[in-house]
Amino acid sequence: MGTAERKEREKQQRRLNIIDASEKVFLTKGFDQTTMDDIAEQAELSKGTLYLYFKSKEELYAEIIKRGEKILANLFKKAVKKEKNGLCKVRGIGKAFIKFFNIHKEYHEALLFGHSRTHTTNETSCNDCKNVGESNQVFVDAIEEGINDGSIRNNVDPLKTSLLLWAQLMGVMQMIQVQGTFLKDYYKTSSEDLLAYFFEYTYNALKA
Amino acid sequence: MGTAERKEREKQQRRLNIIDASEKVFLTKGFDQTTMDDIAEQAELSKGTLYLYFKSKEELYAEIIKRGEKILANLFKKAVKKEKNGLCKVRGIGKAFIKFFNIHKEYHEALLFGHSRTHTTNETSCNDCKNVGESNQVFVDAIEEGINDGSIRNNVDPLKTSLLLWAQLMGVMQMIQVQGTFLKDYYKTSSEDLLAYFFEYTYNALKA
DNA sequence: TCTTAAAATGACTAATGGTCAGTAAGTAAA
DNA sequence: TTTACTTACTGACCATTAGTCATTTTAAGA
Repeated sequence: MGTAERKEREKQQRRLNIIDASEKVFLTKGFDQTTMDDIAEQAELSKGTLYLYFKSKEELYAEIIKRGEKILANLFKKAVKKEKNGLCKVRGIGKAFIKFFNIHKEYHEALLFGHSRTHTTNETSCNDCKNVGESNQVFVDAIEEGINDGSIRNNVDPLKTSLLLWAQLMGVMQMIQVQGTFLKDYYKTSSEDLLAYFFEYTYNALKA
Repeated sequence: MGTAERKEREKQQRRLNIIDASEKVFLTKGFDQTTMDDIAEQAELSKGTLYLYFKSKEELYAEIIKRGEKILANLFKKAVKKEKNGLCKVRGIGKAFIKFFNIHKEYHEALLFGHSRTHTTNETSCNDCKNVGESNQVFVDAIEEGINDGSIRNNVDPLKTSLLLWAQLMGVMQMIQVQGTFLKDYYKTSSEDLLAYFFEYTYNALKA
């Protein structure tokens, strides 16, 4: 009979409900300021129940990061469709990245500092990074296309370049996030200036 | 009489002792795993006393970050002296950065994630960043020298480039730190490969 | 020796991540 | 319907730890 299957479905649904609830709280209050009691209240469950579905606060947070990465991967896929050649696609991915953080400001912390909070180790990290892997593939494809269509210089390594650009973009976003107003006050450089300069710099570094 | 002065000196000395003690603990156990009781024990003082000298755990940690930045700034100054032209000096700074993290592994967390932990705000951040400002000046000088001696292309903005390279290097180090073995397993790219590629990429992007 | 101010203490509080013995709800067989 | 059993859930409780504050210790100066 289908009882077991229904039970399984309900279990998965509850799991999703908990993730939804935690997302709401994490993205408004941030990781540190969110308590498991907050999440339990939001999910209309007791705290104990949360621990039947997730091993720890970190594991729950990792789900939120995964969601963000998923959204990002989809934005990337959409972004590359609009562009005419490989180099423009790479720039399009960068723009999509910025746009993502402008629209989903709440994800800033989750994606920039998330992995340092959840300190994923070994086995788990592999799963957690599937979505990053997905985004990365879009990146790699764009670079390869650029090399083939002649818009990107032919002596770049697509994989390493994609990893490098990803890391660099994260670094720049993080500097902006952490030092935001300080940049402006001390170096007279706005976040927008720095980002624009990053795009120009990268465009020059990659173009054929 | 000199009693007041001596007291003041002793107070400063105690302050330093506390920072020394916290450094020892923070750099071995990391921020999260370090308790104020650990630090108190290491400093041979009671926990209450720590709070006479520092407002919070974060404030104490900020001192450790400052030290790291100071060390780094000095390494940078030493590194540029050895190099013949501006472009080489920039590369020398990068190498010094890597060397720093290889020798002082413990500082990894402090400098890469420090500011996200201490979330310094407004007034305080200005002071905290003095040392970063110092390192950054070495960077800016090297770039300007490179433009003048013809080793770096003359259409880069020295200040923005220094900020950009700093952010990018942080991003790359962070990726290596967080994804370390994952990079190797999933992308077949070692940390050393990625760093070497970063240096090559940057060298090409800056050279005249 | 006595007075007094500064320095240091450590028991205490509050917050919070995580646990577990107990309860309720649901299911199936008698 | 009753009984036996399983699963899901609960919330009081525990352990840890950042931060506080009334009390005690120290030592300088009279």
